[in-house]
Amino acid sequence: MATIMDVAREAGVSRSTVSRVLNNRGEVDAETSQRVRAAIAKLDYFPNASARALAKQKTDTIGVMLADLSDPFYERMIKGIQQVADQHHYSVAFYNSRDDLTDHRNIVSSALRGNRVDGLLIVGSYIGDSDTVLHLISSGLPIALIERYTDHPSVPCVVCDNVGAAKIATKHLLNMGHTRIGCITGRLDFQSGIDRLMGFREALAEHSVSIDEELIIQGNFQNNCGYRAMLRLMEMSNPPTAVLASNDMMAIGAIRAASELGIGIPEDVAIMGFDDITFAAMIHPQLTTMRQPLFKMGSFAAEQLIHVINHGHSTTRNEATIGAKEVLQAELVVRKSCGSVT
Amino acid sequence: MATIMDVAREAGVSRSTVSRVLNNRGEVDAETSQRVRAAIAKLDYFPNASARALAKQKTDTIGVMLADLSDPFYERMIKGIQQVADQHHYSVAFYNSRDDLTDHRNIVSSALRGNRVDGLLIVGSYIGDSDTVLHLISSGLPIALIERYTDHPSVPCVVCDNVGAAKIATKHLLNMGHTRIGCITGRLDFQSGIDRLMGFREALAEHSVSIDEELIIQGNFQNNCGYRAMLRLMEMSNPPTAVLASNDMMAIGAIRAASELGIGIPEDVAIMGFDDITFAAMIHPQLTTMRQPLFKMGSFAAEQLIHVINHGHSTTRNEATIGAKEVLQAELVVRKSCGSVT
DNA sequence: CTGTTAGCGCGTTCAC
DNA sequence: GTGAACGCGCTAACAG
Repeated sequence: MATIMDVAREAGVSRSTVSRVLNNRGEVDAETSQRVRAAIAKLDYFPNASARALAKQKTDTIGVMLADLSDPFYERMIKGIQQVADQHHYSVAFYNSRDDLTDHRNIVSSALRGNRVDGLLIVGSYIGDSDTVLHLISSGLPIALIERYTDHPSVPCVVCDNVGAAKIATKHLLNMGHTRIGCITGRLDFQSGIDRLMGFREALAEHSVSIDEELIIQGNFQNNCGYRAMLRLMEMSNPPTAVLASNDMMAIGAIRAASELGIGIPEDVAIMGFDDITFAAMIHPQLTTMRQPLFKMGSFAAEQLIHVINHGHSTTRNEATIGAKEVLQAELVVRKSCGSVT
Repeated sequence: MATIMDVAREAGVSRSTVSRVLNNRGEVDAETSQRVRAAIAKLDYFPNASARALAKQKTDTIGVMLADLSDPFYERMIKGIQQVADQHHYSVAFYNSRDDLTDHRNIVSSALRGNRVDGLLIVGSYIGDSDTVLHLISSGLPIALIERYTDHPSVPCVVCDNVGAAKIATKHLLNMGHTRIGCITGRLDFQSGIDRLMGFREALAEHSVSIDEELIIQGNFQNNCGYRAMLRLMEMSNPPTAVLASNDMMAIGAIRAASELGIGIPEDVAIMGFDDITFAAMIHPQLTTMRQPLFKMGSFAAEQLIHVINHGHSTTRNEATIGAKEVLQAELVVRKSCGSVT
């Protein structure tokens, strides 16, 4: 593997000059520059990332810590992050936290404190790890939060208005005439799980529909859980005519349950999801759901993080907006699983 | 950020000693070791990854180049890779090639030639990029191939027997009495697409079932494509009674098409998938499919790659097995979409 | 068992 | 416009 020294020798110049043309820093004679470029091409030279990182104290890499990289939920968010990273010529490194506190700490250590990344994007509203995040924030390293919030002014946060979105979803059902509405909740040690349930309750209250606690089944965001919950709901003596699942995974499980029971969707029961994962439009019936702006959430957070890395503070957190967070709105996507408004 | 020098000062020893206890290299006095550890803890010290990589000429990171990190197809494979990497204390960096040749080259440059990774796992059977891969192989850097093959003895490869698997799938249909079987192929510029179609043809031939070319529809592995293909198949005057899709994504699209048409699965038409992605078991009817050993493929390839990195050659490619590749078998998973054998 | 000395490959002052 | 010299933080001989 050729080094910068080899290139310098080949071009008959010093290392510094090669470094200059590499980073187009300072003025270099055009002819000299050409010679250097030729040498680079001839030797098939490529700068060593570690050496560069060590000298510059910068890795040009951002880390992303999330529960499970393979979860389809993250698909659009990851694409958003990657797009922005590409634009700014940053690489991105992924770390699976599995919502495990030990993993969390290890990741933070090896990634951030080991200077593997210039900053870290922390994704997820699991509330069991709050002190890890707080500790991280107080260390002063560049981080940004997605689906999570902090008051600290130098930390950009981007969240979806889960309460509001759940209200919209519920009201959509209400507006279609449903009054017995079941709810399959997410994990209630996740802020998003809590908020969506709250939105559901608020919407019902605002429409003066009394809520039957029996119709609220605690779930965990998993497909099978949605399946089982739906089974329970449907075997009730007085089953709901509509069901709001706290994410698409569970909604898809609920659809499977209803289908197996021969219950028609949406004729017999309407099912509404949340997130709009890619699969939501691929199944039958296509899922009506609240589309989270996941791409935007990812790209925005990445943009903010890179800005903090480069300038030391967030754009949205200037004097006028200290303590502000970026709250994005989800959008109702009407497909087939709840029928159509008449 | 504390450095190794700070720790040395704090503990009253030299940097080398700190380095020794850090890497437990050579014998260090127990008491000294304790002092060093105490200093490390006190200063909250963590070694700088770039510096270490530069000094050791080793990043302890492997790269994974695949078309689209977010594709659910890769879920189990990625988990397999990560598990092995974890065991060997390697990090893994992902690169999306998007099957784009330019991207390919950029990745190879910045990742491998820039010494960001110690080796690269190349995933995918897209045959348009063969020379890139060949070029890479000839460069002598440690790589391993998944879903792809080369004769070069120092390059580990792991593939699934797609031809055999497609035969098993087709025969399953045949054994259930189907003779008019439709086939939705994958992209035919992917080796996997070609092989699965071949297996389909061979199985029919072996059962002396003449094949109606009209029933073979060229697809591209995408959900919508499966949907449209199924629509075409079903509107034929003499539609097939069973359909083999070349992957689950298309099979799921086909199920959606049939469901919308009110065609019963499996009563009116059996649908078989390929891959066994997580969603295959989540939809209605649950998909009967060929389960690729994706976790195994990922873990095995990672194991091999790390071995090549550490020892300079593959375990499976010794004198006795030069030119051998690891061929894993897919497994028939019978669920609901093809009915049950009677 | 431990400290000293040399790099690893590159960016970045400084002089010239 | 260009080169020499130093340092980034760490590992790896080599002495002692």
